[in-house]
Amino acid sequence: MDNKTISEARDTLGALLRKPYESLQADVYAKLEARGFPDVRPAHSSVFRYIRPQGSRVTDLADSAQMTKQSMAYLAGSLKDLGYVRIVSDPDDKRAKLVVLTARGHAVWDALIELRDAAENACAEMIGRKRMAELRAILKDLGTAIEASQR
Amino acid sequence: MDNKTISEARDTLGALLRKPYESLQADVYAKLEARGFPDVRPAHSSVFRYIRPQGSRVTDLADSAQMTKQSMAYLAGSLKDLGYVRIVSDPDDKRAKLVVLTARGHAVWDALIELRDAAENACAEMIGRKRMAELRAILKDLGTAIEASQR
DNA sequence: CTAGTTAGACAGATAATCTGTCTAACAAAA
DNA sequence: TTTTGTTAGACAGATTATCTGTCTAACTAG
Repeated sequence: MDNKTISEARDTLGALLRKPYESLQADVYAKLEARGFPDVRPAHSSVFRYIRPQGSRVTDLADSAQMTKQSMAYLAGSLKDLGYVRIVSDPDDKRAKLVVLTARGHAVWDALIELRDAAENACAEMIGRKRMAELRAILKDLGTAIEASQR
Repeated sequence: MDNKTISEARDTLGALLRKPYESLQADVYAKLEARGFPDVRPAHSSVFRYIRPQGSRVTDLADSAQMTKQSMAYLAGSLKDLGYVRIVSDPDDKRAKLVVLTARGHAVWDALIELRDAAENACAEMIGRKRMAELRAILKDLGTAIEASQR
């Protein structure tokens, strides 16, 4: 057989992690589109993932999402243009802006949670609740260990 | 506590999958840079991951990587400019081009395998070989189940 | 031999990131 | 209180990585 590629017919850990992740994301965003939010894109998840109910500063969101404030400002700005957030001045610090979900933004937030839970449950059904619990436990361990090794 | 975010203090499956994946990737590409290949970027992995020793057509690479042939042509072209591949006419089909690794490209290919294996082994050390085997087994199951559910 | 399909090129657009510089506002220290 | 340093974000500009659409040359099948 002359079909050798970098994976050498073996499942790499990277591929094993990436495939379900991408499926999960594709599923959630396809269904979000079907629910009437076609303009919310995966990149926006950095905002929805970390935004707090009272609103969050661009800088804080950028820190959470591990990206530059310029990049986060771009994402927040695009969500503002699409009507999912308002950007208001922070009363506690006149330099700062708060990114705050609009009603439509809240609807997306709720939908994202619901769709994520549904997708995760579907996965759990597929492989069994017990194995899913085991998977989560190992992944959590691995994440913690990697984090520790980086410090 | 007023710290509620979309994750509601819970580890989402997406985050659990994403974090180790990104760490693995960052580690491999940082070390690749340290080895003298600073211009090979994660996006190029679509090429290195699927390219065959005899070379591969742009279209085939695009299919494997699940992207458009235009996008793959862009990546192949950028690797050509950087000296990691040559793009030669396919003798079997005058329309087609073969993307073929140069010596330098082969060096990257080898390094990627070595670094990937090292990174995976490091992970296995962290959580234990047995748990890593279990992780792989469950992820493989999950991947298969998701694939099946999509067809 | 003609009709349809495929491979890739070319043109153009957009999304999602980055770096660098600048100003206003805040915070801390003298 | 005034200066000095830091922080928040804005603005400008660049790059990377993707997309769609159209076109031509070459292959393939009827």
